[in-house]
Amino acid sequence: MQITIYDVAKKADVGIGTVSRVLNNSPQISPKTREKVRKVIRELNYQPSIMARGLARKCTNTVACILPSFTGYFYFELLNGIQKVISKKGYDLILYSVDLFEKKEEIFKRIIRERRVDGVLVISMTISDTYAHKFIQSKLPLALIDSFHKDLDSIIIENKEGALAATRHLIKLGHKKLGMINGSLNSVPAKIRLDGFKQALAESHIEPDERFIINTNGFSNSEFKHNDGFNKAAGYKAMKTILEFEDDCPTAIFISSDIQALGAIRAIREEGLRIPNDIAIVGFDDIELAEYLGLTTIHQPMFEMGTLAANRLTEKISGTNSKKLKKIFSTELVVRETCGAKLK
Amino acid sequence: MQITIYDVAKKADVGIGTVSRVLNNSPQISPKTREKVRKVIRELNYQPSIMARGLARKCTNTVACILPSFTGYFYFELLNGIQKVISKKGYDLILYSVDLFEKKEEIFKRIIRERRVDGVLVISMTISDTYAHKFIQSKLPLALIDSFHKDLDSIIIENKEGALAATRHLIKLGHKKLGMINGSLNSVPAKIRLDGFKQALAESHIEPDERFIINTNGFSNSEFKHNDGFNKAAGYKAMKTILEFEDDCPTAIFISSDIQALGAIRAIREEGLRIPNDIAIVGFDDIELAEYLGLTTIHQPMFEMGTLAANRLTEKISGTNSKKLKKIFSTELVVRETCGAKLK
DNA sequence: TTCATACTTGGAAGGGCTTCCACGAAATAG
DNA sequence: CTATTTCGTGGAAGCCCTTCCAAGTATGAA
Repeated sequence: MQITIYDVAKKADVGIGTVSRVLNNSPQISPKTREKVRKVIRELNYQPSIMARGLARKCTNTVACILPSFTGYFYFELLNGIQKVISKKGYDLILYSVDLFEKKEEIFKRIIRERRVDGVLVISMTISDTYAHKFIQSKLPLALIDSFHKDLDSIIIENKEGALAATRHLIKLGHKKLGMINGSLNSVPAKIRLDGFKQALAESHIEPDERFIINTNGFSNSEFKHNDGFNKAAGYKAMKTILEFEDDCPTAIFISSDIQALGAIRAIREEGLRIPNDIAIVGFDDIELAEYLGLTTIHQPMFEMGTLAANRLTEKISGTNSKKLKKIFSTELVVRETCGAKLK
Repeated sequence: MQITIYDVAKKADVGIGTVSRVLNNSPQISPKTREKVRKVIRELNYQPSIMARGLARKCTNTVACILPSFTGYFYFELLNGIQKVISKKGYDLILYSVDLFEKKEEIFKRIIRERRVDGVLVISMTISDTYAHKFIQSKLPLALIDSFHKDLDSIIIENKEGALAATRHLIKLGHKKLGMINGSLNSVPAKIRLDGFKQALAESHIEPDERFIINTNGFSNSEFKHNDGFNKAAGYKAMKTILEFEDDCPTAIFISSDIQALGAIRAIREEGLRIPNDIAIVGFDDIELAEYLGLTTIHQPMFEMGTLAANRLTEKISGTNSKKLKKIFSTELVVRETCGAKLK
């Protein structure tokens, strides 16, 4: 039924070992035999079974990519970079998207035990010491993107500096009453960006007003419990919450992701307020459409992060490069219209 | 090293067959034994190896998703729907993105022979009769999304009607000189949308002007050869090409995807022209940001298409449902600002 | 009590590959 | 021309499961 290595061996009149060696480009094969076997392989249209190979060789030519809730333009660009590298190097990519943060460890566990992948990319999620060491012990290469662990390859961005820059920028424009819309605090970047925001306020001796610091954990309905809150709907809802304070509203808001900013912008428009005149906004991510929205935001090189991570991971898998990586990508403030800087 | 079924069997003092049966919830196992084995499994923290299981059982609990160049917001929403269903049903998702259209068949071939997946989702790509039947022969369930083959499950959208509606809308607004920006004609939807466009012109006895019908095949540089042309850069370039005719330019352009429209809009702005006053635009897809751009476009229910396809595929895999599916999703014209209808 | 029937259970075979060991042939050295 | 090394090759064993068959045990009927 399935064409196997035995069929090839028989037809080429060689042993199965020889066929296997040809398949794997083993050097110790005479050119003549190699060509003979190759010819039969072509004739029979033979392709080795990944499963059997994986079982025998204990490797799979596959990497896993674990990311929070499979939405968000941010992950899209990242994935794009990853996929490019991965496929060029002959690996397949399995996607695991975790909706509930609690499910994360379940997936880690499964990945380690099932051994269906050779390496793992974890995006925007913390990993406990326990699991970090389980991965190390089991010799399963792992790289973190947009998250950090001291014993693992980590590719991070200067979330804190980004948030600082965004907030400082707003303060420099004269705003004294600032708010922040954030994702779920279960997300690492969300936490760090909050720190940056608060630090910038502290620098200028502005007391943070907790009423205007919204994170999606506070939203009780399940819609927001199941993801990291970095989405349009959460941004919309958060903004609505802030706008309820009416005249008491902040005049500037730092929003932890551009996609949330989209929702927030709509909420603001619905109230008949103008951006940046009534409320100034700075986002984070610099997704493709930020430019079209005139959204002032913090740029991060997502594609590059993806390619770097994927390259590093594959090197680790093949053993080409084993030293630990900690790469910090820096962010950059991109000034456009929504912050009001261009009005002056 | 790895804990196997043998370790469990030995420790639980039963045969390997029994352990296997417990794992697979075989009914013919006494409750006592079942519990005993379960306990050991938990103690040993045992997880079966996917590879070995796959080899023995010839199934993998994995589905493949093949899509053209892994860019484009369109695929993102689709993927989202697919992923939701797939993971709920306990399958993993492998992504194959084909950059060059010629590579498509290579991937088909690999998938069939490698047998690493139980089912396949093909997105926006034609499949030849040869391969369609290879899939059928090899009993590998396959569903097409945004593409059609008479012998396979197909989920399509009314591309022609959509293009017709878009073009008619522009004509109704008084435009007589129309252009179209399209993706690569290797892509099925691109071809059909072109038909729709031409048909709408014919209905109103407008002669199509081939100078203003741009598809990305015409672009010689490799950047556009390697994908379907449904991207921002291609839209930009196509628009620039049209704008070179200056006063002779069309007054309205139907753009085959919103993402291309983004690029086109920038090109138009760069020339100092206004939308819709100088050039009216209608897009296709209704991606998330279309709303924010005020882009008049053709809406298609991408998420639903994804979930339907995934559900159907998993049913096919499990044998629950074997009748052939042909589902046509209808499109809808969403009138916003870029067409100029609201000016009147 | 005895025989037939139904449950449980153990374990060999098999799935397709890699890899290691062994062996004969060819090449090199003495 | 023989002794030694190298090269090329065949095929068994092993990777970890599932599944089928055979056998053992319990149950019920006669």
